[in-house]
Amino acid sequence: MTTLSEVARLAGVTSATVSNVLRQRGKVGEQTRQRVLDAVAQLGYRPHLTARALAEGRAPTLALVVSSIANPFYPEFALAAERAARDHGRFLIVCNTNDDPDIGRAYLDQIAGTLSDGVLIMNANLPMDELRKTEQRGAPVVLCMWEKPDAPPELPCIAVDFHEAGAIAARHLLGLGHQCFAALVGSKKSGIHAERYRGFASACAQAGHKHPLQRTRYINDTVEAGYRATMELLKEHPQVTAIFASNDLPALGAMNAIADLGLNVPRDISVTGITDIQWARVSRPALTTVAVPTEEAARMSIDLLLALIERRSPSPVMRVTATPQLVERASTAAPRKRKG
Amino acid sequence: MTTLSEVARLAGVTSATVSNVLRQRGKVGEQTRQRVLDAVAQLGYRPHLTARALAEGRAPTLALVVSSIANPFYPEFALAAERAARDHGRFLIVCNTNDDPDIGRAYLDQIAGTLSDGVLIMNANLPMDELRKTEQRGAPVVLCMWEKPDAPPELPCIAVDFHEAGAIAARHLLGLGHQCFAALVGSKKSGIHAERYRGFASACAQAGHKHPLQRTRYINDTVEAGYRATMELLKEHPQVTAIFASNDLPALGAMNAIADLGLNVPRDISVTGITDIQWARVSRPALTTVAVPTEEAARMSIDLLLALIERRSPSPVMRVTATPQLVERASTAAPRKRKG
DNA sequence: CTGAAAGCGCTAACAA
DNA sequence: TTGTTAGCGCTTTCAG
Repeated sequence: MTTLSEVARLAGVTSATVSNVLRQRGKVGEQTRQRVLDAVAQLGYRPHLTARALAEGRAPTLALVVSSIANPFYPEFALAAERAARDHGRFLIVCNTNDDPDIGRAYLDQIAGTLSDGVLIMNANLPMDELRKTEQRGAPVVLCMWEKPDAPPELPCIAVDFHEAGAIAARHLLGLGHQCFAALVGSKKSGIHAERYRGFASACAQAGHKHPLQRTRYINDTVEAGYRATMELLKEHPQVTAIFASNDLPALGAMNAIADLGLNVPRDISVTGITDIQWARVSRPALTTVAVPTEEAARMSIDLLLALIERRSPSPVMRVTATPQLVERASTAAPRKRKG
Repeated sequence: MTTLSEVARLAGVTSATVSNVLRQRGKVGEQTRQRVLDAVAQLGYRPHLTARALAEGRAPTLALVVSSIANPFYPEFALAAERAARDHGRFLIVCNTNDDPDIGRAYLDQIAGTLSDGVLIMNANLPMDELRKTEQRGAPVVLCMWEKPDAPPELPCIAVDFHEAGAIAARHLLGLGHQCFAALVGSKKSGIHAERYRGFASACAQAGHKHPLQRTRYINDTVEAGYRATMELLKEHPQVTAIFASNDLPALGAMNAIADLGLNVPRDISVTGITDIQWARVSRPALTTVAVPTEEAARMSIDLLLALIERRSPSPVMRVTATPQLVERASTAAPRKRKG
């Protein structure tokens, strides 16, 4: 590793001057500047980011805490976030908690403020006061996908109107003429997907339909869980003509279950998801879903986090992304008359 | 941020002692140890990882360079790698190059050796000499998925026998009675998937079949490219009964194309992939593929990288993972007689 | 416009 | 067993 002072020696100046040249501080004569630049090139000098961070009192990394980067939604988010971070000269450390609060806590304790300047939290199953604690210790925190614009948390966040997303799905199904729904809600009743279901239910109610409470299943956010729940649901309620899933993974599972039951999507049963992950486009039939502005949310999250770090923004802020949009593909159609 | 010396002051000792206590160096009296520990707890002290890194002359982070974390294969790898890194007290910075060598180079120049102690390279389209350069600058590099155990590169690597993977797919198809193949090879002729195709072709040759060269397409590693290539291929060569794809994504695209042509997988045409990504299990029909030991490769990559960093291993080493395994699902079956 | 010097928070000899 | 003292490589006042 060539160091600043080696460059300085070669250029016949002091390291402070080299530093000034490199940081474009101006206040350096053109000739010295050139000499320094030559020395830098000749030695192949690269600034030592760790040393710089210590001296500046700020780290060049940001942490992204997710439950599992292997969940198909996160990579798209992470890609955009990393891109945005890089555009601002920052690097991204990914932290998988596997939904274990202890792991999340350990990550925060270790790196927040000591290795990373700030933290992005993506549904990582961490208690709010834990987050507030790390914020108070000086490392800004932003919640990347807050689901309820109506009830902002006491932490900075990027909110997506998932209530509306649910409602959009419902209105789409209603518009097609469906009347008998089943709902698959990812994660437990009070959990992160509850708002999507509420949006769905209230749009149904508005259209004069009673809530399909007895045809609702609270399940894990996986293909398998969607599959199993659909199997049960359709056995108990064969009159169902449309399935609302609060996320794409269970929706995909539902489609597989329906196929295995010898039924056809969308002829016999329509299925909708929320998010629009990559698989949604690839599956057969392609999944009709409500797309969430993932990239925008990622960029906004990074922007907000940086603003917080640089104290350009007051701490409790919420920024809302564009509204989710229906992506109509092949898994939904008008219900067909069936023997009842 | 509470610092070491604040803790020291409260405990009535010097910061060196606190450091010793925290690093379990022994050589500290039991009472002082307790006093120090109390002070640490009382102040909520957390070591400043950046400062520690600078003092120790080693960084706690490792860099994972991939072309895009959004490619469905990488997240599974990244998850396992991050897990392994964490088990060794290391953090993982993900770097997406978007297959742009300039971005990759920029990453290496910036963080290798200055922020990260070592680098994991995952098909990132970086020239070998670039990598050798960063290695020579003192930051070990490991290639995470070298495709040819026969021809080790001059850099440390974890090799997977993709030649055999291709052969396994071929033998499976051959065993089913197929004779007329088409092949979809991800990336250009000389590219990363060439070895898989060679394995496939040589297994065919061994079974007395001539290479299906005129029925081979070199395409991008995407669902869409697989779809388009299959459409063309089947129009030109309707007699094909099986498609070998060098990766799962094109295989999935092939299945969709076949369906859109009004044909059935596997009744009319069988399809095989390589890797066994998550989608392979979810697609309908579920994809028969040759599973690659992703987690093992990730763990081995981390282990090797750490060994290199700690100079426990000579630099040009290659370690080979377990052999890929056939995962027989629903996309392959015996060919059926068709009018010729 | 350039240099000298202090210090970021921690570790690691070496002394005491 | 504990303290003293140098740094790690860089940035940043503050003088010159």
